[in-house]
Amino acid sequence: MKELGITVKKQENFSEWYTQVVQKAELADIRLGIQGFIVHKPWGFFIIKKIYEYLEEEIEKQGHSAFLFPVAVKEENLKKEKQHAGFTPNVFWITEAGDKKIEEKFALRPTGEAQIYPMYSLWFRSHKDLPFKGYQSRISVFRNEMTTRPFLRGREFLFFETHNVFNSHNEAEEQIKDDLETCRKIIYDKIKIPFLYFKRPQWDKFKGADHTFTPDTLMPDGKRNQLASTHDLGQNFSKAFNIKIRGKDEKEQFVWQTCFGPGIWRIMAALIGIHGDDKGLVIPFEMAPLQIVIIPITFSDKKSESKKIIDSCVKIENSLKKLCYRVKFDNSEETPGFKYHKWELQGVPIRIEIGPKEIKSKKVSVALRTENKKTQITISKIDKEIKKLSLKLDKDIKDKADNYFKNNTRNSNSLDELKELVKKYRGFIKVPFCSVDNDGKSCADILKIETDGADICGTLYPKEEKTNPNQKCIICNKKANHIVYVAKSY
RNA sequence: GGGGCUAUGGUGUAGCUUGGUCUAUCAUCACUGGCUUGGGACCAGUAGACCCAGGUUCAAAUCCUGGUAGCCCCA
Repeated sequence: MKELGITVKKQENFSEWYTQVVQKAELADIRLGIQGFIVHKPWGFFIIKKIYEYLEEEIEKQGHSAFLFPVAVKEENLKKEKQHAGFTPNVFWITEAGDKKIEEKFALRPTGEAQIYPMYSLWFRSHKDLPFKGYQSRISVFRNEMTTRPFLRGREFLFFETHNVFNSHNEAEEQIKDDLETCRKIIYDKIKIPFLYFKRPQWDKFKGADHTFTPDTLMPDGKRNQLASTHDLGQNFSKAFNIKIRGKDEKEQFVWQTCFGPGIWRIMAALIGIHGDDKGLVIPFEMAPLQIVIIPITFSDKKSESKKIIDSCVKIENSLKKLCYRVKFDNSEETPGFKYHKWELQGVPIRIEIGPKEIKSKKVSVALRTENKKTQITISKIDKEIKKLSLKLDKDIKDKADNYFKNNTRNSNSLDELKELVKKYRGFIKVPFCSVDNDGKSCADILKIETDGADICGTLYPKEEKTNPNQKCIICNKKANHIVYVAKSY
């Protein structure tokens, strides 16, 4: 076996497998040579654009409008954010232009609060200006000192953020539920990534928020991957940035805010890791850059037959194109076997093969990326069959992901058992716990040390699971008020 | 954040321990020609590399220091 495909099994060495898929399936090129900054190659970026498209479509349906803020953030605004929200990103500073020093240095934008909210304080005067829902898709940078990994941890991120302003906290809460719904529709229904939606414990929320909510999934190595976050910002930022409106009661009041930020990179990493297999990438049908590849099988000693094969391929390619599928007739010089491997590695959902046998029988052979077999379908029914296959593919992907997710969510009622489960399987483990307010932090710290680094992800949202009256916190043995989920994280 | 490992043509590598014969191995990709195609064909030819900056030395891909980048393990 030559070193062309993926050389390790996903189950045996996920890290190595992931690194190879990212590079060999042409998702990213890491050779730019600046730590944490990668090139998004066309194949991978097509998939990422799909994620953006889904999000934008859904968010706009909810009444959000796109805006675009520049790369530069004023130092004074960053400081304001830091003071009031305790958020201290390691930002990159621009201090020189050419050979001249810049009089007032500025930062490259990390998340948007520090540049968007000063504008919000200028934009809104009346309760009639609200609600306001804005969003932007853009790039965010900050200096991450930790080891970087493509799509998981970097210094430049593909970013998507909504920033919403309301007259009341009730409206803000409704928005948080809408954000949850957005995650369900996009991340689960479309991208087939299962997740649990958590309300983070108080000690682990975004410092500037009253509450933080996150959809978390599990990667194949059993570690938690946080896919997005929604923050109930309360009036923290409106007070910090002086965003005030005149209410119906003629009194001046601070606005209520939420923001929602799906991690495009994180979602991409989950797609690669969760759906992929030992042959390489697997992509939901609608997201695939190429959905169908047609491979001819010709023989040089059968010239007239070969011509028929090519003609048939072209004909089928055209008819599938008319049906709006992304399809390629791969008539390159390589042998068929080479092409099978190549397109499987890149995750093309459906492969059609046409050779002498197919010409004779007026059928084509079809292979689905998620199956290990070829079937024959009659050419006249190809439209219906492709439709069926695409649904089958998506179902296979979803079932596999759901299964893994379910099988890696466990229960425990004792610390010893929890430690064992974390060590043996990782994944999510439900345990009874005393408090998710700040007074529970000391127990969380102990839990982290005892389990060699697992965190409390939070309680389920919007419906929290109830505890039995006799359940005790697995750390302090006091009354358990919550069922929390424990996992190791990225 | 802690630890370990690595850097050689486009890609994957041999050489490094013990400096010299390295004018740098092998394979693959690319290009030319021929032949071939049902799960990673074959033959011939062409082209292509020692991460960067210092240092040690008569002599550095090889040893040392620093930088940069990547990978793996653990927080």
